[in-house]
Amino acid sequence: MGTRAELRRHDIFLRKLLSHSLLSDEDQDAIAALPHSYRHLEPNEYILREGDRSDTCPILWSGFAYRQKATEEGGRQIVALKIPGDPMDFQSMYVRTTDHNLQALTAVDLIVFALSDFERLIHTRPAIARAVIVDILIEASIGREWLLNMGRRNALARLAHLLCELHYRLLDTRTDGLDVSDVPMTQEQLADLLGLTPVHINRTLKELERRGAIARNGRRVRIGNLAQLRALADFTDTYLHRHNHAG
Amino acid sequence: MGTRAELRRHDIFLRKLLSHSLLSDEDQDAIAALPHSYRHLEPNEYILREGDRSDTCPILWSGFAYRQKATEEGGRQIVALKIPGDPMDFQSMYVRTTDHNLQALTAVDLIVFALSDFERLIHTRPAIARAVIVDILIEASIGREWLLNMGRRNALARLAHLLCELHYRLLDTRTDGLDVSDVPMTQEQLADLLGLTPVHINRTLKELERRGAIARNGRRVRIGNLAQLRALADFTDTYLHRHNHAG
DNA sequence: CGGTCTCTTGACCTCTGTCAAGTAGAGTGG
DNA sequence: CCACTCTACTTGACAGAGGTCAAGAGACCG
Repeated sequence: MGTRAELRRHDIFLRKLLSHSLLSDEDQDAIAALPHSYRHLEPNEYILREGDRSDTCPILWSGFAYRQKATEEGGRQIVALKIPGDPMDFQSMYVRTTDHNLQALTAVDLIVFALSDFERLIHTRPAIARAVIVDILIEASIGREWLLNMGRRNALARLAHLLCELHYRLLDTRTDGLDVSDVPMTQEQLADLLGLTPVHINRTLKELERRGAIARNGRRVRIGNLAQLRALADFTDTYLHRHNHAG
Repeated sequence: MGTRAELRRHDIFLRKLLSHSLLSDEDQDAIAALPHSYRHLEPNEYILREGDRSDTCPILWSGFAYRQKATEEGGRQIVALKIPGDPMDFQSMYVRTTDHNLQALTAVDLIVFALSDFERLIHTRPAIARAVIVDILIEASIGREWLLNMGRRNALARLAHLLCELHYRLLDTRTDGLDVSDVPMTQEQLADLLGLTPVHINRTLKELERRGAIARNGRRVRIGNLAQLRALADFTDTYLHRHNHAG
């Protein structure tokens, strides 16, 4: 049942969906009323592996996670980054086998729905079905921007772009907006995100700091000057389709 | 009406959908019966521009097209490649503004549905709605593989990978299967596809030819040795989700 | 307080980009 | 059928961004 306590749990997921789709109170209650469980994972644990068949629909409730693929030779590439509130696997409702690995970046907590329950929800509530598709499409749009980033921007712009994206995506689900962007990634993970090497990430972070675009305190990285970072990255947020309402 | 002649027109689109989804005869007839028009475009003409709002649903009937984004500084990146049979823009049904450019690579012919007609079709025929989502998800999967390609493979493997992908995707809609893959792209377009420069594409093609993986005749490029090309590219076709039926 | 995992830094290397000039085809017009 | 032109392709010399290797310095953890 959609009790107040339940709603609180799903808050961040709802906020994510509402950032790009319109859902009635009934829709929101229906989501909150869906049976679910919780799951905690430590950093680097797998949520889903390439080739697997899943029967759950996990939502990221706290922490960061990512989609990842690797070449034969061991080159690893992070192909999507998920933040709190993000649904992690709608794909398994429609496609037989998983084509990538889904892995925890930090320690994470998941809300886990049964795939069959979520499918039933979609069939009875068209607005939710639509929100699911919009969410899928926005992830695809982010993927396209990443392709542009990897293909046509140098290390400095690439890193700056990622930090900008993170900043704006976090804004959309956090009500305590401000700036927040404490980057929780190791330099190796940043390298896997951007198709670079850890050593070069290190050099590039140093350069961003030298220019005053970011501030660092030990291992913590924070945005120092968003405007400058945006300029360095040639960043525009249209590809995030924020506030898409009534598409 | 779904006359035999109409069905013939839509054949390649249906074949594309059937390569990953199951559609009843009624579903197929419903698609063939949908009002539509045709449109011819010359190479490089725009089908849709970033920021536009579209009210049509174009299907690629002949020729090649692509999605493209550019940085401020003029760096251009092709972020998706569309071949005959591919739907080109389901996104406009769900999302307000277009986040990339859609452009003809060769001379192309399009089948054009009204967006509102296609939306109505989806609401009355769940199997078609499902096929649309599967199609969107497969494009996203291809995007992820491209990210891996750009981030973690060198020029030789990247180019080989693209050629392999093209080969298998063309197989799925052409009944006269064989090998076919006559690459219709200029070296500049290959460069924009792979995040490289035309000069380096030239060098890399030469190297692929030297190794016997491809054959060239003037400007025409053909696959010479698929097995070798696959080996060079570390290619597996799972990400294409061919024959996904009954997901 | 030893062990392990990151981060940092420097020296060196290489893949890919840049620049520039030349060649080859595909049309076009005479 | 032959210039003429355009565009694409080639090729070489050189430059530079980013990769590789290796060693040392901090952090964090039991």
